[in-house]
Amino acid sequence: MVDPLSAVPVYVQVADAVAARIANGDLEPDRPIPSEEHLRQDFEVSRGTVRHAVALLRERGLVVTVPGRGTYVLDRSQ
Amino acid sequence: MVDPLSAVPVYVQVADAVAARIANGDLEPDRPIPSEEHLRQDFEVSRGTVRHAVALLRERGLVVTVPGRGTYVLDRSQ
DNA sequence: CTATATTTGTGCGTATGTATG
DNA sequence: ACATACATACGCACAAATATA
Repeated sequence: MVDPLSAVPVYVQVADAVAARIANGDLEPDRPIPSEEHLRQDFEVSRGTVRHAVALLRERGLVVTVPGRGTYVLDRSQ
Repeated sequence: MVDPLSAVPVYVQVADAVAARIANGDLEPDRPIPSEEHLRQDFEVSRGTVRHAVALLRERGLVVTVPGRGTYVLDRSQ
């Protein structure tokens, strides 16, 4: 869930939520995270906000994005 | 480059810089100027400031903006 | 080879909130 | 009160890359 009234920007909330799913193993290494459209519906935010969140995850080194395919959880075990 | 400390507003400085590129032929008639995002990165300003600058160029009759496509240098030779 | 579906990339339009001078 | 400037967040449309039928 996301709180639009929070001082924490929505895109940060979304990024943190996805990061948590990576941390707890719900989203596994080398597997794609949900598509932008899927995340958009899940969190009920705009696609722009989702893309902002995913960009944050890339900056944090948690995922890599492949155009036309999707965004994948980075395997940091190797 | 842009000087945030100048008495000349940043959005005017950006508009003048783009106008100069049109005047010297760097940006050609019927061709798009760099996107808002590109200009934003070039000048290291916010998108709002870029849009303010482009609005100024429209008022000056130097460019036309096509929603969803881009902003084009007006051909004043015809 | 073509066509379609999916997904990300790009581009502009708009609105609101915050901060500063 | 006003202008400037930034950040956030919504929307729409189309392009490009990829995968598959």
